[in-house]
Amino acid sequence: MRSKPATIKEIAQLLNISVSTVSRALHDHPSIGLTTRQKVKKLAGELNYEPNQTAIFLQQGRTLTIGVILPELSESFFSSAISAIEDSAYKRNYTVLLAQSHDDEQKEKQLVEKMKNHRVDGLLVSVSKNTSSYQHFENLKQYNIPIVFFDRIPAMQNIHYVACNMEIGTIEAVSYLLKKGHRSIGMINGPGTLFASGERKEGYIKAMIKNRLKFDPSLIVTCDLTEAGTQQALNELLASKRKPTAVVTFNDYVALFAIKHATDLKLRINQDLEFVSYANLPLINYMESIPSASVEQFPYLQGQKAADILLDLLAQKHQGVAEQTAYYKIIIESQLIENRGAADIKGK
Amino acid sequence: MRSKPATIKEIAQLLNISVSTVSRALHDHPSIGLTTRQKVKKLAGELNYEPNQTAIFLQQGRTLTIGVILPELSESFFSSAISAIEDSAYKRNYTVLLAQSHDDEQKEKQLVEKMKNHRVDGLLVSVSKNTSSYQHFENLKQYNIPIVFFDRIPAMQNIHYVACNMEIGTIEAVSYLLKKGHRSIGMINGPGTLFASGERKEGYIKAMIKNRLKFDPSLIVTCDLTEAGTQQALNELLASKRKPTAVVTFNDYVALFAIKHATDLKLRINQDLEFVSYANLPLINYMESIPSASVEQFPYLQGQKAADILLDLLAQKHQGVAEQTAYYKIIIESQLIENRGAADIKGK
DNA sequence: TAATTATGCGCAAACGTTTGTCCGTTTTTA
DNA sequence: TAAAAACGGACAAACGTTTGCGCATAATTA
Repeated sequence: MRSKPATIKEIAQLLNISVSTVSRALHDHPSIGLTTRQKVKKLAGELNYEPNQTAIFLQQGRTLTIGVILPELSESFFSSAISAIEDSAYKRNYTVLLAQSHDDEQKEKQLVEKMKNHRVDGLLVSVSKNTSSYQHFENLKQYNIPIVFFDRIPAMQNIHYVACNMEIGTIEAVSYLLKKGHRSIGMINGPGTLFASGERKEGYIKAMIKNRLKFDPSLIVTCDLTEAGTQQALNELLASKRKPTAVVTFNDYVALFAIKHATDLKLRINQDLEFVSYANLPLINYMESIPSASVEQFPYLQGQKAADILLDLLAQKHQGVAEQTAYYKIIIESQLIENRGAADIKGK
Repeated sequence: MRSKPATIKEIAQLLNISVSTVSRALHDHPSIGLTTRQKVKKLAGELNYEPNQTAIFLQQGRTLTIGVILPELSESFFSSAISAIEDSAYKRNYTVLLAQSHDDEQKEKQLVEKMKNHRVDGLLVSVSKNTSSYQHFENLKQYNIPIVFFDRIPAMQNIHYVACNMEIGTIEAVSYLLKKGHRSIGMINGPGTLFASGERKEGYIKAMIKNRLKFDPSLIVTCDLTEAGTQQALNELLASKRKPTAVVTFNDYVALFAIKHATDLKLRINQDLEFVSYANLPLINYMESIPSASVEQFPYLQGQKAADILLDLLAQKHQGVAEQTAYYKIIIESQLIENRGAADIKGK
């Protein structure tokens, strides 16, 4: 019952050979004779020897570890992403060092420090909502630690990122509703300060233009994403002159608040008032009274792409490829997905 | 634009002092004079010096890292747990190395190996469904790496674990339905092979005894947790002689399948047929047509407890406390939570 | 058979830290 | 004022690996 893991040194001592020989034997180096090699491997097996990654790092200058900093691990969107990241990392023999910022800029900074301490080879980041300065990310460049951002991208120059463009999905969403016969379509958007709100609004407008319809600004209302705010926003829409028969909501949370409120108002979901949303929540598939369609943002795919890019960068770096001057900027197009199972008027 | 992070050595060279002095200065060791200390800290700041954790590990024999191996990161239950774990670890200056087994025994074994390579100080594990041999965990004991299991506990002796007991919650669930006036309560349970199924059945029976009622075995049917299986199970219950007016389902997925099916059968949810389930899914709060109550399993709490236990063990170990012979076995009692917002007959 | 090439292995440095020990000055104490 | 204590700092070993280099001995070549 040893208390410490076996080392290469001990093996060397026990076999009366040098540590370098042991090391080489374990790596099948050609300059080591067959018999020695076998002896070493046998003993290593018996001692349950495992190479000490930490020591290897010191030698090689890399940890085979990538850091991941996300706002909220329990959010379904991010947990899908982290799952993808872990899968990608595993395939390429990397390990994931995980941390969450809770949308706190100060904590995010500390986490970046910690990742530097641990000498992660690279970093995957979805930026905190409240981060205003990006100096902590800039610093990493001097450390030669590549970062790939995803989903929440900071306003920085010369960065790698993977993001999802909501515009296309929004155009699809609005067009979908138009095709179903709706002539007045409302939108409960997020705060104007959010980049994401802009994309949705743009998409809405472009869809109208594309379908040669007039854009009525009063049909887009903003809300603060709370339940109360959502109720108010829906009330506003329903009170408007061109009372909408369909609503596009900023995200699934807003959608569910709105659906609840609409139900309270005795409106039949997707009949009197049809809903389309953006997918944040899983298992929408399991229930009725859900939006009839959702704009999918592919969190798993985003995480996967981001991880693959980072791992590619690391592989290049390790092979001594010259500092890249080009930056990956991957845009995943959002896509409208009809929610089969939703109550539906099957309009055509 | 340095390509490598600054080291203590460089600082020493630049200042024409020894590395030990630099190290001590940075740690505010009393034997270093004020002026030298200040010079060192100043230069360290300018060079953006960050201690190399990896090197420190080699010295100190610990990585300040805990490994976490879970079946599925994207499962809401586990992502809540991992969020709690990260929070606890962060508070005590630890970092989380994360991996998922996808319920694959082989992969789980490899992950344990990898964690050993990285020399994590301790391990948090929720065991894969398909794991049959626990040798890879046993081996860790020889490495003196403490493990704390949670939620899914292996059948091993002498382990630390945190689990949630479903029995109490089930008793509460059945009693709750009885109090609401139901006289025939069905249960759609999981496969008999699952430990979790046993607990639920026990709870059901104890609730009947407690309320001095006769237990009718035909009211408990098992299913394979698929949608088709659930439908069949529900049909079975509804066809039974004592057609139940309420059903306890194995988990939220089963509940949602059953609710969908019941709706198709024109049954009014929680009126003609009342549902109680076990909480796996979030945002149940956002929708109607959900079980009127859920047995909560507190994933965040489980993760938190497990992490705290592990970190306590590590702290003890670091302070040289003798090998503990006692094992933490924490049982969290499940608890029935009424789902406000669910359609309800408000029976009394 | 002598010169050359392989073969098989050991030596030692290096990666970045921490820490026990030792040593030369300065300051205090008697 | 001489001896003792306190101060400030340097030396070197250690943590576990990898790897360039050198050096015997054995095998090949001419």
